[in-house]
Amino acid sequence: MQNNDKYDFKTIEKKWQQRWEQENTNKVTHQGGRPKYYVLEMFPYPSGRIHMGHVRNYSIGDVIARYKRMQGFNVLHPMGWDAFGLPAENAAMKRGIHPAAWTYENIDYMRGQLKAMGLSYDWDRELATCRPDYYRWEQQLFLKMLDQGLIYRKETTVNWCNDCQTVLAREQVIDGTCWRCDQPVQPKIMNGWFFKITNYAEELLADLSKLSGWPEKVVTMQRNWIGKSTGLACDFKVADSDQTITIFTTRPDTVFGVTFMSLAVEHPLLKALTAGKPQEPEVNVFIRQTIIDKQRASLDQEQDKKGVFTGSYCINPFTGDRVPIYAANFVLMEYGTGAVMAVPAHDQRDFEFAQKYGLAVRVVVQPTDEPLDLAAMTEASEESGILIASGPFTGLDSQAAQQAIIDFAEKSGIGRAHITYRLRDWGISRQRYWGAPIPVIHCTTCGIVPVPQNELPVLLPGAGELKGNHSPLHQQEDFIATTCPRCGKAAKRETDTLDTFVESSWYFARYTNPGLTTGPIDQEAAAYWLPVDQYIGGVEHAILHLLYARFFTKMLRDLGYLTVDEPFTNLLTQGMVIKDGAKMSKSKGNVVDPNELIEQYGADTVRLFSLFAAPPERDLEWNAQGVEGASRFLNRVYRIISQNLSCFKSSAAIEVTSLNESSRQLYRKTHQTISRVTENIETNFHFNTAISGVMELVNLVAATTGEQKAIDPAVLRETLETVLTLLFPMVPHFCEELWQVSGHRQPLHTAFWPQYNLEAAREEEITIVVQINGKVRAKLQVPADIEDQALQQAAVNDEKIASLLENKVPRKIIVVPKKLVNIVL
RNA sequence: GCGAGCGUGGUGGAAUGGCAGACACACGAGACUUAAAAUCUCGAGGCCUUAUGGUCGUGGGGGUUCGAGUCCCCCCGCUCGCACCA
Repeated sequence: MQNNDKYDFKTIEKKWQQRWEQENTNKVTHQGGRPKYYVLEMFPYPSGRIHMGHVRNYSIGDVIARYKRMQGFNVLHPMGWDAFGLPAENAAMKRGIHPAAWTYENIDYMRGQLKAMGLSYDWDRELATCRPDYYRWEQQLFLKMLDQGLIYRKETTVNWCNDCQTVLAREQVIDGTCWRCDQPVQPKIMNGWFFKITNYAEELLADLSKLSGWPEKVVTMQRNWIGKSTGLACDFKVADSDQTITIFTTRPDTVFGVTFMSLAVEHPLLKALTAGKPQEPEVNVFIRQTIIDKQRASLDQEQDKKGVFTGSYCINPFTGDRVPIYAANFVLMEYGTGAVMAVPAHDQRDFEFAQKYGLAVRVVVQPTDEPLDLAAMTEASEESGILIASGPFTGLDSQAAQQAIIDFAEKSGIGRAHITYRLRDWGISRQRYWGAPIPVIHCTTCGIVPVPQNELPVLLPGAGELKGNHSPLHQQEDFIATTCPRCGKAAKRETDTLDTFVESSWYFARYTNPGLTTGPIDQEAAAYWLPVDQYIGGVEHAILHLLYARFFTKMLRDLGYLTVDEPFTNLLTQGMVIKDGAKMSKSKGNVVDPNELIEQYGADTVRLFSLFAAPPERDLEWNAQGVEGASRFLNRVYRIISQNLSCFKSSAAIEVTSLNESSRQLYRKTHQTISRVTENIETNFHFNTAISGVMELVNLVAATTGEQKAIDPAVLRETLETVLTLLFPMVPHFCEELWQVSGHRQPLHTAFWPQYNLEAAREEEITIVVQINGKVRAKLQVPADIEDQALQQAAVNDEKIASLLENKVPRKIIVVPKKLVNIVL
C-alpha cells in the first residue's frame, strides 16, 4: 500500500479546523435573501470537560446545521455556556480558587474540545451567562417584569436543601431529594421572589397544541405538569359560627353524597375550628405529627390515611346536612383550597378514610352498567353515571348534573365554576453566591426599590477579579451596604441570586445578537431568527427548562421584545449514552472520555460512530468495537478514492445510453442513495440508516471497481463526489480533504446538497415475490414497467408456481403492483 | 395508581400492512504474510436435510386481513415521567 493512502486524521482535522476558523466559515448575519434556519443544541454547563452525551448532542446538531446550509438555508448555529451554578462553588471551595476562575478555565478548555470536534458554530456569538454583559440584561428584564407585576415576593414554606444551602423550585425536587446532590429536602419558611408563571398557565397549556414538532411524550409531560382541573368552588358554612370553608371539587355531581369534610393540617381555619373543643389537644398533636411525617415520608410512597375529628361541623349547602369536619393527612394545602368535601362512595381516598373512622357512605351516582350495592362495596365507584338521591338533580347523568349543579351554585351564591392548576408560581430566589444578583434594594423607609437602570449591572462582588470573597451574598457586608436610590438613606441590597434556570430561559433569543449593548434582545434580529427551527437536547429537560423557556417567550412577547408565541418549533430529545446497561456517569464509573477517543480515532470517526450506532431519539449503547468499525469504514472510503483519483481528471458528462451494465448499476445506485439519504434526514434525522445507505453504495463501488469491470469514469466520479457530499455533514474534515485531494477548487462546505435524478434511479428490472396462500414460493425478474395483468400472467406461468398449482383453480389472485403476487387457493 | 414508550439474531440496529434480520459489530473459514496487524473473499436466525429444499421464527395469547414485526383486544416483562391533585 502506498503511503499517501493512509488516512491521517490528525493532520487533516487540524488543517481544516484552522482554515474554517480563518475564513470564519460559519459566521452569519440576519441579512440576505436566503431562508433562515436556526438550529440549537442545549448549551452545556461548563463542568470541566465534555462527555459522550455532549458529543452525541452536538454531532446531531452539527449534521443538521451543515445539511441545512447545503440545502441553501441561512443557518444560525450558536454555542455558549450555562455558566452559573452550584458545582462552580463546590469546586472553588475544594480547590481554594474563585468560582469565576474555575468556570472560565473550564469554558476555555471545553471550547477547545468543541473546536477539536469540528463543530460548525458561529463562535462570534458565543456567550457565557456568568458574564456581566449577559446577566446585566437579565437584571434589566427582571426589573421590567417587576414593573409589570409579573414578580412578587412572599413568605412560603420552601424546599430547602441543607447540603446546597439553598432553596429549590418544586420542579427541582425529585422524590423528595435535591435534583443536584440527591440529599433529602426539608421544608423551611422563607421570604422569596416568584415569577408569575401561573398567569400564563392557560396559554402554556393551550399552545401545546401548536407543538406538532415536539415528541408526544414531552407534550404530555408538560400537560400533566400544568395539570388543569375544572370544577366547582363551593362555600360550606361552619355550624354555629360565622366562618365559611371553601372547597374545590372536580365532581360537583357527587355533592349530595358528602358525609364529612377534610382539611389540610396547614389550613388557616383549623385552629379556630377546634379551639375550646374537647378534641383540641388531640388535634394539635395530630397537626404536629403529620407535619413531621410529611417531611420524613417524602421519600416513600403514599402513607396510610389518617385523620382526627375537629369537634366542629359544617353545613352542606345543597342538602342542609350537618357533617363533621376532620383534619386529614392526605389533604394538600398547596392544591385547590386545602379543604375537600368528602364523598366516600365516589372517591377512593374518602372511602378508605370513612371505613377507618366509621363514617357514613352515601351512594349518589349509579353507574350505568351495574347498580351499586352499598353493603357489598369494597372500594369507591369513581365512574360517572346517573344521579340518585340528589334532590332536584336526581335522574341527570353525571355530565349534565355537573353543569346544572354549578349553575345552581352560582345562582344561589354558594359557589362558582373554578379552574385550578397544578402548576405553581416559579420560586427564583437562591441563597447562593454564583448566580445573577437580584437587582433591588431594601430601604426601611421606601420598602423595596428597584436598582436604577443606569446602575446596572449589579455586579457579583469579586467575580471580575476572579478572586476574593465568594460566600453567599447575605454574608458579605460590603456588598449589602448601599444607599436607597429613592430617599438616599442607608439601605441594604437584596442578597438572593436568581435561579440558574432563568439564564437558560432566554439565551436562545440573546444569541440572535449577543453583542447588543443597548438592551437584552435585538428585536429585529430576534424577529428574523426566531423561533428556533430545531432544538436538540436531553429529555431530562422535558419539563423544567422547556416550560420556563416557553413562559419567557410568551412574557417577552408581551413585553414587546419578541414576535413569536413559542420558542422551539421542532424538538429532538436525544437518548442517553449507555454503557454496561447504565447511563454513563462518574458515580457509576463507566464514563468514556471523548478526548481519548478523538486522540485515538479522530473527531470524524467519533462523530460517525455516535450517529451510526442508534437513531438519535433512542438510547445509545456504547461499544468500543463500534468505533473501530466507523474508523474502518472511513479508511476504506479514503483508500477507494485515493486509488480512483484518475476519474476526477475529466469532466465529461455521463452518456447514459452507452453505459455498460456495471456502470449503469452504479449510476442507478448513486441516485437511489441520494434519494434515500435525503429522505432519512428529512423525515426524522435517522442518520443511522442514512449512513448505512452510503455504506451500501461504497460497497458497490468496491465490488465494481475491484474487478476491472471498466466503470465509466464519469459515473465513478459522480458516485465518489456523491459519497463525499452525502457524508460531509457527518464527517466534515474527512470529506473536505478528499474533495480537495480529488482536485476540486471550491471547498465542499460551499457545495449544494446533491439532487437525485428520478430517471437515473429507476430500475429496469425488478424482483417480484410470488406467494401461494401468503407463503413465498418463487421470485421473478420482470421489467420494471410491467402491467398488473402481465405480472399476474407471468406469475401463474412460472414453472415452479405452475407445478405447485397443479390443476387447482385459484380462488383469488392478489396483485400488488410492481411488488408481489399472492395466489389464494 | 395514572400517563407515555419499548420488547426483532450472539450485539447495536433495519423493515409506506407485502421477501423479517438491510447496514454494522462480534464470530467462523479462506487468501495475502516467515509471522502478526491491516486488507480482501466467503459463510452465518433455529430445527430437519448431503445439497436442492422444507419447516418454525419479531415477549405470550387471541382477532382483523389474501397477507401482520407493523393494525385491534387481552396478558407478561422492562424503561421513563407524574404521583394522596379532591
